[in-house]
Amino acid sequence: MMKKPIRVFIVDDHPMVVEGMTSMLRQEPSLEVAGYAMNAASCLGFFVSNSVDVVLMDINLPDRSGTDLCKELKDKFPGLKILGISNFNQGSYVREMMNQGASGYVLKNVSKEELLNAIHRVHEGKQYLSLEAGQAMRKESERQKDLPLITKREKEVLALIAEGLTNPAIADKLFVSTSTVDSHRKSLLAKLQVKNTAALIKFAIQNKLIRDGN
Amino acid sequence: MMKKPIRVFIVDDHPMVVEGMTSMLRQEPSLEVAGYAMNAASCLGFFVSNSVDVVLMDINLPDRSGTDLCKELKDKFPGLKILGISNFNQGSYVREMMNQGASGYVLKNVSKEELLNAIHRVHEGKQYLSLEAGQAMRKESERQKDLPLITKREKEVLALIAEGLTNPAIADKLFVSTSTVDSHRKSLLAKLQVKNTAALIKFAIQNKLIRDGN
DNA sequence: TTAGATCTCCCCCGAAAAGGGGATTTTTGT
DNA sequence: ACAAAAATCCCCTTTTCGGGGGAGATCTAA
Repeated sequence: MMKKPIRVFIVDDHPMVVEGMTSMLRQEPSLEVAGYAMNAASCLGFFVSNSVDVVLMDINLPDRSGTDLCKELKDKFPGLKILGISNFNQGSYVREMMNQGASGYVLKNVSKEELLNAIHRVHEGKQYLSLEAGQAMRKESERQKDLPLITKREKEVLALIAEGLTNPAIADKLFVSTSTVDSHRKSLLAKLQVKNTAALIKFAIQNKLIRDGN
Repeated sequence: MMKKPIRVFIVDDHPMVVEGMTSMLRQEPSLEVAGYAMNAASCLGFFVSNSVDVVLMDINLPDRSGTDLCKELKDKFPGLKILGISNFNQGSYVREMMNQGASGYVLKNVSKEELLNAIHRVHEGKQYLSLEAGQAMRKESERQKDLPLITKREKEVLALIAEGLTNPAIADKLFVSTSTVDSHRKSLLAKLQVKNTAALIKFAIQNKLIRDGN
């Protein structure tokens, strides 16, 4: 007796990816592509009257974030398995996606074999992280351990320093005295082991301690 | 009488992209996919005994840069048309590719229609730049115009400031007086329109005026 | 509840940076 | 050869930073 194929749904705004995935999966008898959506809205629309086993979902949708959509789908259909797919191999994305209920994560440069493997794994209720994604996650959590030193307040002060504000100006914004700001500033220099503002800002941007606006 | 189809060759190391492109183009009778390669070496191998009309080429190949390969192919087969394809929508990539003989550039998020259009255009000897690619190129050339103000010496000083060195320390490294360094520093603040070191460094990193080591 | 961390504030002092001005010598491009 | 730009140097003053120390208030997690 023939096993029922795994029903797969694709959510990605790149035509190339949709085509590529569909084409890769079409050849495989163990699963079938039930459809695809190029944005969150039409994805939700599909699920009003359909259901599938596994969703392949890009993190970067045009209308809302993939992690949002991920959470919503998991809330509505707890049995649904979601496999995150993205170009970016950044630990933070991976982690966020997994926290929102995704069962796995692969990069867009997956081979057909890896993709099929990942889908099957996820469908079986297991977890699948592509090698690179796992590495990125581990690397990031290491980094977090290396510099958990900065406090909330210090981060605020840091951001304002980067804006070019002086201690008195910062004190004004935060409704504290100049002395306090100066204390935070000194802690920052000490904790991050730099000896002046220039090195501080460079370090902060490199380690993404401040949003750099790019 | 049937027109001869345009022969297309794909060079990209992402299975998904190869699949996606092939799948998109297969449906189109006016052209045919002659083959594909996932690295520069096998691409060159193909061209030993085959020839095509248009090559769709990724900028980021595993074994060598796409621009390199582009140049080599154009040298050997001047009639060949090359269409660059990349995730990155950065003016510098686009420009470099075009300088090496590419006839066009599209992003990986192209629609099927745009891709077909681009291939036909390029095959006709015309040039094709996707909207985003063109914009990126223009934006970059504007940026170049906006800040060619900084001189060599100023850039050196800027880099040393970012290292955390003080004026006296910089003066020492550059074998000039502290006054000179101070002058350069002041010019930097004036030219970049910032009022202190913090903002200076932030601006410099954001605008890639200094190598930020990431 | 109690220790530890955080946030707050203050002192002193010297060093560095920022803002203003001006001036000379090289380099550079035309 | 000449003007423009760059690089060098100096003066002045005020403000901001950075290094050192100490200390009470509040929050937080064991």
